[in-house]
Amino acid sequence: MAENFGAFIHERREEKRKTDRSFSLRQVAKRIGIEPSYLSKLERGDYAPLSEEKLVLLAKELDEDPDVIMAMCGKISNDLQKIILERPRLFAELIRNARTLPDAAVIRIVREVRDGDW
Amino acid sequence: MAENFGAFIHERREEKRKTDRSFSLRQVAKRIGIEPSYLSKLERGDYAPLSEEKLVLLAKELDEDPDVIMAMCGKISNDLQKIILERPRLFAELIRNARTLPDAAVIRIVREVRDGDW
DNA sequence: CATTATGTGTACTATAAAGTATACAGTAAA
DNA sequence: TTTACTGTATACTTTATAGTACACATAATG
Repeated sequence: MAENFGAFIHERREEKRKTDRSFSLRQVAKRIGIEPSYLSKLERGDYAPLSEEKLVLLAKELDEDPDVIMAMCGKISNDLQKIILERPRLFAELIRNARTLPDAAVIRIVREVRDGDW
Repeated sequence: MAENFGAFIHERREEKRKTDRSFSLRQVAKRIGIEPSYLSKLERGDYAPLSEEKLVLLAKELDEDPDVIMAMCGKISNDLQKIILERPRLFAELIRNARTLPDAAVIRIVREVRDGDW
């Protein structure tokens, strides 16, 4: 878990709360299915691991990208893992080679892959 | 851990043993730094988790690709994880889009990325 | 004013990960 | 033939993961 994760989700929740009273810590905790004390711990940056399932629910509550929220906790979603694990050599090479590419270049590749010019 | 992992490393070890007497279970276990009983467990397919560090050493012993060996155990190497976690949105998209591409197409991308036509 | 809701501190729990230690029986080598 | 080496079965350990349960003090609301 990144040390800024707690502060981040706290801030996002408070922000949403300004327009929606139901974004109290307790109510959000209830909706994502964890104890309020645990969410409190998370928000205050006490280390507390959260499962992929809960992290995705939390991301949805806060209108954030689940992959980014999970990355803040050092996690890669299971569906991505499965894709890589099916063809480990291929994807290992792809990822390692793309490491140093600037964002723009990766985006270009993504676009071309998606548009199927292959 | 894939259920065929144990059988696979057992077979590879026995194969190497044909030409090199030092590939007994005990000696290999000693070289990679685990108890023989633990390697025995692994080879017989008893579920037993092995750390990335040991898996890499094992792969080297058996002249196999560490990424493939790790994939058989459902693991993705830490260096790959770090690359993804630094730019989660970007790599999530890249990987999900590459999911359905045939090997040949991915290889082509890898090559073009490596050769820096970007 | 009573009660309901809010965040938090403390203690506890169950399961998985990643192993070690030891004793044992069978095989190979000196 | 004793010594050394082989694989294996059983029991134990430590640390991390993913939380729950409950009591408490404070703030807001009927």
